[in-house]
Amino acid sequence: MFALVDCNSCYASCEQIFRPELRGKPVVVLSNNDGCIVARSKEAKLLGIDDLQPFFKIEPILKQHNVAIFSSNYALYGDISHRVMTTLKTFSPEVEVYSIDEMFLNVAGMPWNLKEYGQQIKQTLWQDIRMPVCVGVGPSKTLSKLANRAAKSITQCNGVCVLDQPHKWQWLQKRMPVTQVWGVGKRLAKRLQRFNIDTVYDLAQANTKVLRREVNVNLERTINELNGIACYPLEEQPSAKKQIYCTRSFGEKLSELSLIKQAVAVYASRASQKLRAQKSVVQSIQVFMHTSPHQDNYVSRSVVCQLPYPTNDSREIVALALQGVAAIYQPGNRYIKAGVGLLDVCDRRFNQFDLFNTGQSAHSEKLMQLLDKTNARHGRNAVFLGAEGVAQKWAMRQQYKSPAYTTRWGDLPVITMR
DNA sequence: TCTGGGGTCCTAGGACCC
DNA sequence: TCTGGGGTCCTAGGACCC
Repeated sequence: MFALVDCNSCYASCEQIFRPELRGKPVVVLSNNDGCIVARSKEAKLLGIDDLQPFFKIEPILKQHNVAIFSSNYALYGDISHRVMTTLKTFSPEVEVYSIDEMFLNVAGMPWNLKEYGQQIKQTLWQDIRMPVCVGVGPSKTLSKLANRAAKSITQCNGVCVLDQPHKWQWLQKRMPVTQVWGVGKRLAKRLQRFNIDTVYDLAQANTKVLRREVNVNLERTINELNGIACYPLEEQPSAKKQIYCTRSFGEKLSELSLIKQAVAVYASRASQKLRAQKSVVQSIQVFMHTSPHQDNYVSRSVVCQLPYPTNDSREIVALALQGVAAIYQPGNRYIKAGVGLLDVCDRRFNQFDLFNTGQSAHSEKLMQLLDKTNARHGRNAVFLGAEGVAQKWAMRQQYKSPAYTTRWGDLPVITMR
């Protein structure tokens, strides 16, 4: 049996931890660059504010209803997430951190009543961290995801839903549209309509062989999972990424090559850092940039560049990314976004040398280790490449950012005793 | 003044080569 | 009735997730 624990309106709840006066009030959190709504408290949802709406379009409505607005504060959310995950690990020896606000727990063979166990998890996280969560339990990951949705939307569940019998999950499946299934998006749902599949139940009862042939093997697995047959195992160790991207919108539109280069240097550097964190090397990278797709004369270009040998050295990756930028840059355009992708990522241990290239030097390996160690100890940007620039005029907008309450000495909350 | 996220993986289609 | 290949690389864009 799997339990999926999912934080309710995660980012909004994080903000409410240090602003308790905002509990029970409408709160929204914006994406990077204050672009879209990415988290809404229950009260904000009730005002009819949709997920991923552009902020500037609904700003007047938010102000009118006195909604508390926050820019994304990932230092805070990352730290709170870490606390939640640490607490959850005490509830099961086998867990998978699925996203910043979700964790799968293996609860097979637990001697306790699973409904009560779920309530205990929920209460502990509220008492220790003030994070509200919902718990879904089922014999497969897909069913535990479905159970979690029920726990969130059906009041009688009181935040915990256990699907341990076929009649229970079938009852739910008949009442849910197929888009509620993990891995089925808008597009696939439309394709499934051709097979007369509208509800989750229709999909669960569909012919696996036909859909495997018509769609793919993952859909066959999903169907089995919906019938209580686990096909996706718990992944305690996250598998290494095959591609690593770092992309950002700029705070303002950029035309000047030197500024775009600075931004791309930062993205390439950050991607390299992620690459080293998973102990991999890369031999080809992609650089892209584009203007606003919401305006006329949309321009988007990308290029793939090869490194001479597999490496994880920020200096080489950044230098190549900058060549890429120069190759696709066209003067006169006002770019809104750029990004760097590391494409053929592979394990450092399988790094192959050839006759003419000795590969990354031991000196370079050592320097990168030192760089990562220093930044881990003294903050992410304690040491960085000169190409990344200091002024960062293109940095994203974050007009409504809360303090880094838990990760910066100067931002520690102060409690006043009366 | 002007505003529209980010990450990963996959696929379609075209260019080019043999 | 009508029939002309297959592989690789590159780029753009889509699908799905959070």
